[in-house]
Amino acid sequence: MLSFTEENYLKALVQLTIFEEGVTEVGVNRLAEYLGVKPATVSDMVRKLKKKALVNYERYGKISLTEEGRFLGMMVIRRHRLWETFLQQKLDFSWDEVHELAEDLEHIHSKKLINRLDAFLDHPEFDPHGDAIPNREGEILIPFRRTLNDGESGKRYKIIAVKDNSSEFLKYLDKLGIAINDEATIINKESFDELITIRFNGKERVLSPKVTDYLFVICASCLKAKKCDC
Amino acid sequence: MLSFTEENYLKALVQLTIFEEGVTEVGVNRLAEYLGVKPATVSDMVRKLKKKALVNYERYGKISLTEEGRFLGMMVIRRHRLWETFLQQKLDFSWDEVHELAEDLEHIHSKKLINRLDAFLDHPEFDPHGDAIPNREGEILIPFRRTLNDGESGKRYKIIAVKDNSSEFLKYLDKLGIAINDEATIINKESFDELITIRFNGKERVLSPKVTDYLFVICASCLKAKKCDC
DNA sequence: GAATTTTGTTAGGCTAATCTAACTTTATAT
DNA sequence: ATATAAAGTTAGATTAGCCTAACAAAATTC
Repeated sequence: MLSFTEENYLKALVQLTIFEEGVTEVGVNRLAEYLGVKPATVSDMVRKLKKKALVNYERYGKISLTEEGRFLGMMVIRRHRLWETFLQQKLDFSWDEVHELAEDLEHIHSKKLINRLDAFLDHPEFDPHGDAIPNREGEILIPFRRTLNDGESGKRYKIIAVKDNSSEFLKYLDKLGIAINDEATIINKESFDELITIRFNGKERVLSPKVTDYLFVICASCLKAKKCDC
Repeated sequence: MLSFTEENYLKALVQLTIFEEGVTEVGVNRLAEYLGVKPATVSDMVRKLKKKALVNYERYGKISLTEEGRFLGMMVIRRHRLWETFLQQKLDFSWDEVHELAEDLEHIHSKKLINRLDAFLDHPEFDPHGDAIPNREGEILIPFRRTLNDGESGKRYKIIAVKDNSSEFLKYLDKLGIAINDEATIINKESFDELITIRFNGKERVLSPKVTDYLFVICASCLKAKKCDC
């Protein structure tokens, strides 16, 4: 059984290597910075995780997850995101309160508990931040999100998350009438000034990169197909 | 903020001093045995808890809880019992699976979380074992349970818990048609052979002390009044 | 009331996860 | 291609919670 701390290292490695596109390994310093500990501490812990066959690592080299390490890290994230969903949907916590509580709840290791919770919530696909919830095999079948900025003209996207949690940003979205789970079609992308025009709920809005770069989306057709072609 | 371990010491002290009738203090050896650690360990930890003003203690003396210690211990028990109730009522866990999971869940320290959970469960008074759930002030207003054996003839009692979790015992109760939350009236107590006759749900049953001594009850009238006169 | 048993304490060690400080290896840049 | 900077390692210390072994105090018993 893994300790609380070991699980946090695996979770961090998933975030830094798997959820970060194009990156499959990470250095000691980066991991230390991410976890808020000193490189010396990471150096020790990585040796320990290697002995448990959870990471690939050689002295002075880069760190990456093994199959087993990836699976266990994904399970921590699955638990985290399911608890966040529970807190929001059933206990009426707001969007920005759930993360901290889930940091503790994610370390409760009962497969049965988490699968029951999943069923109780009706097998949700996204947590309150719009992040996809890994399934019980530790996989995310849904295409990874991108920013609205990276979308293609003419395509329809579902807004599933925001990159910036500040109430300032959230209030501005409110003012624009944009909410998580809305679907919007990009009707124009102007490369010179980077303004993007979208249509959603019958409204049309011109958005600056200050907004589009902070909205995570998934293309609606891929979401339906559970497979990404774009 | 208290550690996981410190909380377990306070919880154990509540069980051993407050929930054990007539006892207000406990020795180092007893506490060590209860917690499954060595007396030397308890000796150290008690000194630490004293410095935090959570227990009363003098070298070679007995241990008791201060007001603050009692309150915090009660909060751990409140969280434990609310999570047990959640697991049984919402996630369909059985009666005997919930304890172990709640051992972990009880250490999540959010007042807001636990009060929301309480509301979500509609402010339950008993956990799945029939134990009363302390309120947010750390008090149990409901009279303490007794065994059916100690009941009085003619009085009506609610069966709220069993002392013996073995599936053998539970199956026998099933066979008798007795379930937790049933109410039963004692219609005869025979002191010679210790057999007790009860009436419940229109049925009558003669029970041996092997059963009555392992059924916890609360007198129905006191339960309504939330105050015990008997 | 002295001997024995029970109860509790102290000293010294262990492990996990952290740190600092000094050092080594690898990468970068002129 | 060597000097410097960046990245990573190692040694030694700390803290919490536990242990064992030896000892001390209190309670019990004859």
